Amino acid sequence: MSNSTPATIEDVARIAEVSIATVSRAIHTPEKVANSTRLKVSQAIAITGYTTNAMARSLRLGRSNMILVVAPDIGDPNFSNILVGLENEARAHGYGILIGHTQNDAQRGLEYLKFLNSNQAAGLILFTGILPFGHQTMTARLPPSVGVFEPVYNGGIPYVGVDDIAGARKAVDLLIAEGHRKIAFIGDSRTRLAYARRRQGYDAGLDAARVPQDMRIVLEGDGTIESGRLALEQLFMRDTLPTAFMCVNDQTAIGVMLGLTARGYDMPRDFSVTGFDDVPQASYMTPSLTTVRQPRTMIGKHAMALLLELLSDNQPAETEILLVPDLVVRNSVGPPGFKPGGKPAR
Amino acid sequence: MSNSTPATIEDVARIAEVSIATVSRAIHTPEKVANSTRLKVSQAIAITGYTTNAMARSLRLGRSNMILVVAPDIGDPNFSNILVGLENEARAHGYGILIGHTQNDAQRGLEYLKFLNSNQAAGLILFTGILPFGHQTMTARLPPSVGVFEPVYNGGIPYVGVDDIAGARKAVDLLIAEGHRKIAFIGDSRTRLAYARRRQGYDAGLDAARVPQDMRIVLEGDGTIESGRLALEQLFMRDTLPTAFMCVNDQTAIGVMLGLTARGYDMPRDFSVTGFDDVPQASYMTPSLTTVRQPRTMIGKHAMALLLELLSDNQPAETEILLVPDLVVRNSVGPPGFKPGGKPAR
DNA sequence: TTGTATGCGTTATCAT
DNA sequence: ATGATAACGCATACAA
Repeated sequence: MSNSTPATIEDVARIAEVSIATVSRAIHTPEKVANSTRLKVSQAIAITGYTTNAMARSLRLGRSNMILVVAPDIGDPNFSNILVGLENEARAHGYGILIGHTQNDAQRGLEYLKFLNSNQAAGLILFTGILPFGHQTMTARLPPSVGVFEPVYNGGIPYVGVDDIAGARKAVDLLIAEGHRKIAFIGDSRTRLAYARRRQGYDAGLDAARVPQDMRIVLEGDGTIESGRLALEQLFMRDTLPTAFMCVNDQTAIGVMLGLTARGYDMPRDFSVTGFDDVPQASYMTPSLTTVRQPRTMIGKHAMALLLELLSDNQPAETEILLVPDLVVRNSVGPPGFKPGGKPAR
Repeated sequence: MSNSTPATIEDVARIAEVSIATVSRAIHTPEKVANSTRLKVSQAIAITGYTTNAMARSLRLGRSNMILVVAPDIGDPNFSNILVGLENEARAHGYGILIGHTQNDAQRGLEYLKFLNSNQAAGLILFTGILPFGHQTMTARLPPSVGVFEPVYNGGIPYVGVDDIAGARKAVDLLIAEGHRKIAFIGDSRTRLAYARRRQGYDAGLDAARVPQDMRIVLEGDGTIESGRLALEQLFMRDTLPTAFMCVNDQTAIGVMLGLTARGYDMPRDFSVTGFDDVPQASYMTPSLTTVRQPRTMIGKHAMALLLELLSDNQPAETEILLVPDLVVRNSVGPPGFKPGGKPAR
């Protein structure tokens, strides 16, 4: 039955001996069609192997069944699992997903605007904290959109992320419970909102345990492995060593661990370390890293669900969905054991 | 100038005071239009902010500017960088990419057929070694397609991958050069063609060095971490220990390393290990893993380029592009040092 | 409940 | 070199 050219609605109509309008109705509003004809139509569809031409449909309807997903870097392992959640949810509702990455280049972002302007995408998922293309002038023309991880710079766009404060709190609480009092915080609280919130969780945890803050062990970093290593060196140079390092993300934590290992210390015997994100490497470190897990697939699922909701009715639904992340306890945390002035492990 | 409804070709025509046919020509075949009118048109386009409606265009042309990319698992870190190459190349040629993942479920794969049937995708990139949807009956209806990593099961579809034999050969050669003669091969040579080829590289390397094969140290595995660990245990139980482990992929190598570490051995002092793929974790292992790197971005780039070529002219271009992978030398390989019956490192 | 007819925005054919 | 117009496949307002 495989003809060269795909069957159209007319082919179906001819075989079912009805008009194309009836076929269309039988598909989209079956309740408006008599049982008998509905049957004839579905048989004709089966015979022809008919699939509605999405292009024609989108043209007629004025909107497509594609969602554009724009991320700074689709090669980022943090990204891919979100994509899984996004894709599953979209597909379940008949939507396809179109991807693009800006590589943090505004110009690149602009190119994707074309997909939007040319009606190829009905909605937009934004990964960056900022609008990748231009500024407010743009916002008016934007289709229904939702942000992932962080609120979108210009505001007005709902987003889905994790409760960074609660997540960070779980990490501090663990360290406190293990007996730590001198807990360093390594992270940048200026660039990303998420990082600032993790810092808030740290502060709250210390407060709750009535541990006074020691600004000498709160260091800036930019979320890279290198910055973690650097912060560690500063601490050693100043001779203001904590017993535990709470890091703003896993990359930073990895940097700290690498530095500690290089200096001959053993974790968690001499120092404890926690991260945030649970990137794939976290479980492969020695020792494996105790960290806060981003529920990536779930974030993707919720973000897409929210967008689809926006797409169906124009009700401004919830404007912010915060998932509570779990603490993944591995082997990088233990009771404080290091004695300042003592000897490295090996 | 941001009207509520996007400008159409008619708006442009009106402002430029020409017919819509001329506008279309000015855009697609400018040489057929007088200089003066071409100018008027481009000004009108600038004024209106016109972008051609991709839906209408695709409908008229009978094909879209989307490429469908189907992978077994888009969450796989091995996948994401290929995606980068695919996307860059596609975008540079005005194509967008549509993604789907089958999770190794044929049923899921079938759903993506709809994108093809409904003319939403002009071409197809296949990641699995097999056609995700059904069998030969399907092939006829498939759009121009290219496979990634491995030839597609039913054949007839060009593909882009790496020269696994040459890559594996580089790994054995290194081990041989370091002085190893008892080199185990851990991997499955039945399921994936790539694995079988890596085995061929192993065989060839041994032959070239006139090292007789010892089937007692050639073990099956399925490419998972667990299977690497398992193979190691078998070797220990049988007391047929090699001095080096050449693994069919990084996952297997990681399993072997984990097992070795658990038993208290030190690499590369007691044993050497090599992998294949260069997954992100490889560099974070202790010791970091010496492995063969898949040029992922390049693979993606070439695959897309091949597909676009197929799309433009119907010439059956090269049917197979094999990139030569590099050996990434890290710290898991050294000269053989382990003395059977000797004591573990620590 | 069903059919007829129109238009969505393009591109291509055929005149001029 | 340019313009008028048909056709791509579909959904829907309106008629019956």
